[in-house]
Amino acid sequence: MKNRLKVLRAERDFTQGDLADALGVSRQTVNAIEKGKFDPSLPLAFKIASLFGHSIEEIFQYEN
Amino acid sequence: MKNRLKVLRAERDFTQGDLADALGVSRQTVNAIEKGKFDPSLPLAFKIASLFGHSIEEIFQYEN
DNA sequence: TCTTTGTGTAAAGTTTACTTAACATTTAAT
DNA sequence: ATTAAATGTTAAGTAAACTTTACACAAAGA
Repeated sequence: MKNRLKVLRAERDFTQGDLADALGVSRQTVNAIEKGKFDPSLPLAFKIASLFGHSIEEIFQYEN
Repeated sequence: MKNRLKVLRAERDFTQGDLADALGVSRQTVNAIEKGKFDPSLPLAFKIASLFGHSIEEIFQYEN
């Protein structure tokens, strides 16, 4: 899975910490997702999508 | 999170076992997701969406 | 230069998404 | 009425998504 988190975050001028707070997760979690260390849970993906006003599919791309 | 898995599965006349095979997970996992015992991972949600030809948002609904 | 802010990373622990194996129950044939 | 297929559920284990704590480093400001 790839994601556009870093770009979306930059567009809003959010730090990883800002985003973490808004999502209710730790900064390390945001960092790990951005760096592709793991994928968010489905509920977290929904929160992210809702926060940025995009569909999950617009933010995360599944790669076989 | 709620989901429309049971209905979509019924529409295609799939058993839980059929769906599990198509998704590459165990039947118990399909059952547990259907019954709301837990949510699928994001990659699995993508697989489900792709299999049924719907967006993730059309199949899974986030409830605060 | 010193300090602050943002980012990267790692260790150790908890929770949640999975597995296999097993068995009970419901549903649908025959 | 029996059997077979589908579903429900549980236990015990592994893997992945998280947590907190901690520290190193780079960029930017004062």
